[in-house]
Amino acid sequence: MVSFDGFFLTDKSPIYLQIIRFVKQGIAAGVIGNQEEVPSRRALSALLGVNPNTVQKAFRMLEEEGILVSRLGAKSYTSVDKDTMHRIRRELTLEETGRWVEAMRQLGVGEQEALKLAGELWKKERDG
Amino acid sequence: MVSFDGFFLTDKSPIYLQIIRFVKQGIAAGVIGNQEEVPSRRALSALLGVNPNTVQKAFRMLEEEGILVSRLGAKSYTSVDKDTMHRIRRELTLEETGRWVEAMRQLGVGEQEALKLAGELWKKERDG
DNA sequence: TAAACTGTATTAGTTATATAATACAGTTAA
DNA sequence: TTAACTGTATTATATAACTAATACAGTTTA
Repeated sequence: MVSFDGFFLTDKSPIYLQIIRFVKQGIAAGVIGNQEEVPSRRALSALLGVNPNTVQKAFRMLEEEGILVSRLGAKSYTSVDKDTMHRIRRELTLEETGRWVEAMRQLGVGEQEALKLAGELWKKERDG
Repeated sequence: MVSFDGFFLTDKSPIYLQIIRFVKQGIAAGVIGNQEEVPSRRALSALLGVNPNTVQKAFRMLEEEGILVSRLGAKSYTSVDKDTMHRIRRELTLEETGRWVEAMRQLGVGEQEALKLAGELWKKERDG
């Protein structure tokens, strides 16, 4: 069963996008596997404190990407083979890193300074 | 005169936030200095292809942060001393890097792999 | 002075997101 | 079989972001 334990509504971005992102991150990290049961629309909406329609929108888009399989009346399951997992992982990693590098460049922060700061933050999260 | 040459409406985030971010990045990078003239609301809205009210919203918020000074009927100017510049630079750098590190961790990407990829992307942008 | 520029304000309308309430249809398990 | 769960759909409402049109007031400059 896919768990939404670590999910929090932090962003100001649309909730349905945050749900999609959470699932994709779970897949990329290997936390969410293949043929895993997913919470029902109603159960998840209650858990997250959002509207069922919002969950449905996210799940429908995941289904359109082939990541989720739904059947009327039945529970929904993930559908992610290894290729899909690696594709998603590469996709998100490149996207995030590209955004960060671009941001640093626009801020006039050099490579060395940026990588140094990243290393420090990494250490801080690993330890404290 | 503050230039909006490198500005593009890429994000899906609110336009007024993108404008604010662009100005702050310019200040952090040292491209936008103190007492620099800013395009009028009408001129900038025409240049960016957005509504004058959207520009006004961004400029008002910049003014509330003390970064911009407006006078009825007159042109508007930036107001950024060195401390402010360094504060903004630190603020944005930490924010962006923290977001990236957190994303990498959630994707299950280790520090070495992440820093390596970042270095590659940096090289690619520097060269190609 | 007068025209052309500034900033500022208001009112109305559109779109995307999210909520609320409800209904229908198919599956599962007691 | 039937009760409780599934997915799916619809209609109505609310809010933030954005657009559009217009107006007023102050400054700058020819």
